[in-house]
Amino acid sequence: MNQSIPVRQTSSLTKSSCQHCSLSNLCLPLALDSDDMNRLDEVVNRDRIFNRGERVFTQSEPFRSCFAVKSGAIKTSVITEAGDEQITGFFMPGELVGLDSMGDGIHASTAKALERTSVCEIPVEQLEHLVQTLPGLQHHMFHLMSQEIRNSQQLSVLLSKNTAEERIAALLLSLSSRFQRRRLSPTHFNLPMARNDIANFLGLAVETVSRVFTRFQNQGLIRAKGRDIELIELEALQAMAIGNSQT
Amino acid sequence: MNQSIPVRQTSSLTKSSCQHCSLSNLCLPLALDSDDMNRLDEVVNRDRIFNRGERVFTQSEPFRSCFAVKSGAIKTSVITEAGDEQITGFFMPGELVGLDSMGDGIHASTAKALERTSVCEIPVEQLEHLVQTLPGLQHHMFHLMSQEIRNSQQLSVLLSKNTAEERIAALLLSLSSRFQRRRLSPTHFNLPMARNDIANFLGLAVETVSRVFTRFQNQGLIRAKGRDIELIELEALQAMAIGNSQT
DNA sequence: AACCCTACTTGATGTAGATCAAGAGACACC
DNA sequence: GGTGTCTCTTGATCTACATCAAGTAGGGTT
Repeated sequence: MNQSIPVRQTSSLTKSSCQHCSLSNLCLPLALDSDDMNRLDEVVNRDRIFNRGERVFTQSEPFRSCFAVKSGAIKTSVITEAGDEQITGFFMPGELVGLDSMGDGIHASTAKALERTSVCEIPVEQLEHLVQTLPGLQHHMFHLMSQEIRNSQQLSVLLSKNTAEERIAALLLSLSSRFQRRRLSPTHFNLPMARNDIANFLGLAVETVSRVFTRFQNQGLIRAKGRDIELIELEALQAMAIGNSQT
Repeated sequence: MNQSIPVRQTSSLTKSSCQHCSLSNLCLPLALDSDDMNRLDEVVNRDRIFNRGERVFTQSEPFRSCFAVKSGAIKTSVITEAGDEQITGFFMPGELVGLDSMGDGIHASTAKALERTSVCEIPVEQLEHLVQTLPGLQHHMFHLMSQEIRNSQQLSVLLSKNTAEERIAALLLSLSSRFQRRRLSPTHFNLPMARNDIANFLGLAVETVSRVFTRFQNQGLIRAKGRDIELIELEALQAMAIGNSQT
């Protein structure tokens, strides 16, 4: 029943490392030169695999590690006092999950794999030590955390100011640019999450999300077949995401 | 009338310092012993005063400093691509403003004084140096920044899941507990912000905010005369803020 | 193939809160 | 004291989206 985590053999020959990771230009190593990267390498638990739906960590349990997504995708959510779930973010390869609990002993959210996902686990205690001696890494951590604040602010703006169409256009474009960062097609990709997740994240009902998708399709803005999405009219979507049509 | 804030004379004898600041148990010094506090003292520009409406910093200008509120209150906001303002937070004495731009060269938001406000300016370059040598301070910075993420997540939850009444109850209670932290009355205080600001922050129309205030008043939950607020039925407000009445 | 189960879509109706419109205080400035 | 400018309140109407209610694919299991 419990998530099985295959423990990777670390043979001295094929040992994977930040140095050779294709995501090193997006991830933590971004801030480091090759010597420092080795020191990071030493503290990272590589290749932890989670299947679809499995939890990477759970809200209100002790916070011991951050996780960098290597492949797949993760959603984070919080359980409200009223007992329902609110998705707070989607995390794609190269992105760091768990920053909302840094400096705190307890996880503020739950992270679940949206599909088969591999992550690098970074124990916080060791990360904090490392940061202490690597100014570049410290700066980068601040950068990532402030970005997380800004992302969340952006979500608030979206929720309080934008229509259903604008929210969905914005999400599609956000995903698009994140695929592009990884040198994948920005116009043709697979949604890692269900309509339900999109609805929850954007503060909408599933039915509304579904309707907007078909409306976009009828308008020729996108082509959508289940989770397979093609963005046809990027500019139109961008205009829509900006919103506030009267301006 | 605006509350008058006596401007502290800084004679060489009575020089104000983190050591003697009444907010030291809420603010950055929280993490420091007395030696380290002196080092923080050296980099802080104390007693910068802003009048109501004045900007402490402005979105998209270079980011050089964080600010700790000493007295008064500050709102931060972002300008959306559509051109309208979204308030992202209110900051009370003892709270740190500007964390959403740490590790970034540019301010992500604008901060304005809501009333006559005094702040301590903390230049980031020196703060980052200091953090490098004080592990406790580093941990505390992580803590503050992650808290900022969580605050923003909380706002998202409020915006996507809660009714107008629930949002306003939650805001009143948040202010209440922040007054309490400072050993002020948690049940009788002055709102530092206008109805308009509340509406904007909570994603509502001013009219709705006004209506909810009078409804709360009629139900005997609060007494409100302009910005003067008295919370009468704390428990009822808490129940309301939790929301989701059917559960 | 027949089954189930979940994800998704489509349609009909209801409602919280926006918007429009118009006062009513509160405060500053001459 | 009057007059303009805000801020706040109250009422009437309108609308985007939720909710309720039925389907209709997919995708796995037997």
